[in-house]
Amino acid sequence: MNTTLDDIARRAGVSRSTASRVLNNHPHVNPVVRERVWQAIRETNYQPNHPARSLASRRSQVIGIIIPQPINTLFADPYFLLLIEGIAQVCNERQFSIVLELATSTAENPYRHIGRRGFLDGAIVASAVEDQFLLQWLAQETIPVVVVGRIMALPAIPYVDVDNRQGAQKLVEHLLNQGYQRIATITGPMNIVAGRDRFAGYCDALTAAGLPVLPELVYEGTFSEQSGYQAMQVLLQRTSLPDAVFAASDMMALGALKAARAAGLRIPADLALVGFDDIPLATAMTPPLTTVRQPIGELGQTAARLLLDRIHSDSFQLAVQRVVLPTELIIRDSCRRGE
Amino acid sequence: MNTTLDDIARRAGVSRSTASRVLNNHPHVNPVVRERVWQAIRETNYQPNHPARSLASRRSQVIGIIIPQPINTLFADPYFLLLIEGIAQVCNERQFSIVLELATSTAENPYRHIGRRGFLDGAIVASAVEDQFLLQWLAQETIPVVVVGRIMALPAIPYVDVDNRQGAQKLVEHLLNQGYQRIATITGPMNIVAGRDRFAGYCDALTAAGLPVLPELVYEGTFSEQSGYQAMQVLLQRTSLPDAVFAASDMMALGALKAARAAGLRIPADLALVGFDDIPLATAMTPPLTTVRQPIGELGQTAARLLLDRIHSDSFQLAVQRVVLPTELIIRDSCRRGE
DNA sequence: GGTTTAGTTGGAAGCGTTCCCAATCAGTGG
DNA sequence: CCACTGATTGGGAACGCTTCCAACTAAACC
Repeated sequence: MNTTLDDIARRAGVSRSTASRVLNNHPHVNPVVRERVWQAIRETNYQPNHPARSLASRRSQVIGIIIPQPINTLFADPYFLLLIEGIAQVCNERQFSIVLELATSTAENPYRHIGRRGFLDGAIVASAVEDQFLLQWLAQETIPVVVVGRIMALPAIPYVDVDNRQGAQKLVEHLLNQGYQRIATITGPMNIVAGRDRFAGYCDALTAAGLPVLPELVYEGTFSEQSGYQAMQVLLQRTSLPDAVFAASDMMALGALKAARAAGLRIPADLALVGFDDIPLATAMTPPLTTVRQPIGELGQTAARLLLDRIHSDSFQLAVQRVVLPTELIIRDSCRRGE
Repeated sequence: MNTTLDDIARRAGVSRSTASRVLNNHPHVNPVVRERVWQAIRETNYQPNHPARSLASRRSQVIGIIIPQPINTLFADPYFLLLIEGIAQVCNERQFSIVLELATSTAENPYRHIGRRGFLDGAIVASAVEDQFLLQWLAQETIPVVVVGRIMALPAIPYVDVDNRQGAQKLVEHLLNQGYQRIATITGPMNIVAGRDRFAGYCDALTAAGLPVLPELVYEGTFSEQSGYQAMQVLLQRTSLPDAVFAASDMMALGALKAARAAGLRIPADLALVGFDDIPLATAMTPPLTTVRQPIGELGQTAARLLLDRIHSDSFQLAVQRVVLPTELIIRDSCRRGE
C-alpha cells in the first residue's frame, strides 16, 4: 500500500540502486534520469521508510536529549526548554530528529529507551547530574555523547559548559563593590558541578577581597524555590544576620525573597538579594532581581554542533572538545544600596 | 561486533525464532529454554536493534510530540514542559519513546521529520495552532494523532482540551461578584481555539449578568508578555478606564501589570488584574495574581493514554474520543477590592 | 582503430528482526 | 497401538532500504 523505492524505480524506468542514488543526492547520475526519478517521487508523494533506511545505512539521523532528573524539581524554570530549542535549531538545519529521554519520577530505569541499538546516532546529556545509572550508561555507551555541564567522573567526554565560577565571582564582586560585607550564599546541590562551581566563584571573590568564607553564611540548597525559602529561614535564625544573600539560582532567590518578606525584611533596604540564571521571572519579581545570565540557547546550539560534527566525522579519534561559554552580569534593583 | 539475536540463539542453543519469542514474551516456550535464552541475553548485555525491529514488525514504539509554534514567543512559560512531562510519564510506563518536533523559527517546513515513514507510531499535537502545513499534514497522515486543544477545521481528530470557556467565565463571574463593572479583556490570538474560547467565556459571564460586551474594552493579544504590555497601554488611552482587566494568559497579565505600573496605577487598588494559566510566576508577582489553573500534566497524560490506546487497538474504527478537563479558579490578591 | 578513463547503470548481498508455516514431540482417548 | 490434539520448535521468507561490485557506455587519447 505504501509506495516503496521499488515503485519509484519502476515508475521512472530505472533500477532501485539508481533511485536510491537520486534520493541520497549521490553524484554520477544522469541529470535527465535524476529529474525523472524526482518526478516519480513527487507524483507518488513518496517518503522513504525510516527503519529500513537506518537498518541498511547504520545511521538514524536521530539524536537523544537526556534530562537526567525528575522534572518536578527544576521544571518550573525554562532552562531545559530554551536548551532544547537551541539544540532543535541546529538539528532542524541538519535534518536530524530529536528523541527526548525524560527521567520521570515513575521510571525505575530512566535510560531504557536509549538502549535500543541503532536508534540514536548520538546523545546530549542536558545536565550534569552524576547519578549511578547515567554514569554507567555513559561509560559503556558506543555512540557519541556531549554533556551540557561537566561530569567530573568522566573526563573523556566532550562537554559544553557555562563559566559558572567566573559568573558567580563577578556577581559577588559587584556586591562587594557596593559595600556589602557579610555576604551569605545559598548554594546549589554539591553533587552537581554547577553547584560546586558557583560556590567556588563565591569563595574566589571573598578571598580576593581578603574576606573569610564563614560556614555560618553558607547553606546548601537544591536549586528549587522551596529550598531557597527554607535556606533563608535558616540563615535568618543564625547569630548575626548577613547584609546580602547570593542564591545560586533565581528560583532559590525567589524562595529566599518570600522567606525574607515573611520575616519582615525589606529587599534591598534591609538585605540585598541576588540570583543566578536570569530566567524571565527575574524581571517580574519586585524588586527586579540582579542575577547572572547564561546563554542557554547558545549552549544548546553549541552542544548540538559538537555532537553532530562528532557523528559526521564518525570517529572517536577526534580530540575531546570542550567549550566554556561566558556569562553576563545583569544588574537590577535587588542589590541597590540604601533604597 | 554488536551482538545480534543470532548470537543469542547460538549461545542458548536454539533457533533465532525461539530467541525472538523469548524476547517478545510470546507464549509456548519451554520455561527451561526461556531461562537459558534470558541468561544468554544477560551475559552478552544484548540489546535488540531498533530499526530492524520496527522494519520487521511495522511499529516503532515511538510517538512524536509536535509543537507547532516557534518557541520564543511562548516558551518562557513552563506549559510545554509540564505537558511533555505528563506525556512522558505515560510513555515511560508503556515503553514508548518520544520524538520532539519543534517548529523553530529557522525551519522552513517544520514537519519534515515526521514524514519519515515508519518512524512514528503516532503523534500528539501540543497546541492547536491552525497553520497550513500542519493542517495539511494532519489531513493526509496515516498514523493516529491526538490534539491538545481543538482544531475546528478537523472535527474527525480526537482531542484533549481544557474547559477554557468555563474557566474564563468563572473568573469573570468572580470579578463581577467582587463588584467590578467595567471589565476589560486582553484576549489571546483569535486564530487559536483557546483564545476564542477564553473570550467566549468572558462574554458568557457578562451576558449572564446583563452587561454588554463593549468593543472598547476588548483588545487582541498574542499570549506573550510584550503583547500584554502593549494591550494595556492601548486600553489605558481609551476614553473611560476599566476597573478590572482579564488577561487571557498570565504572561500577558505580567505585561499588563508592568504597563499599568508605568502609568502610575496601583494593582489592585486602582485596577484589578487577573490572568489565566497559573504558571509559577503568578505566585511570584506582586501582588500575587488571581488566575485559572489548568491541569497541564493531566492534560498530557490523558493525551498520551488516548493516543497509545489508539495505537494499540491499531484501528481507526474507534470512535473519535474527546476529553475536556475542568479548570480551577485560583483567587489571590490582584483582584482584592479596596486594598 | 584500439586502449584508457571517467561517468553511469544494474544486480545482488546484506542490515537484524518478526512471523507464518510446517515439523516434531508428548500426551490423550478410543 | 493409532489417530488426534496442542504445546513447542526450526526454517525461511519477508520488511525496504544502502552499497559494493561488476558491467557497460561514450568520450578522449595516442
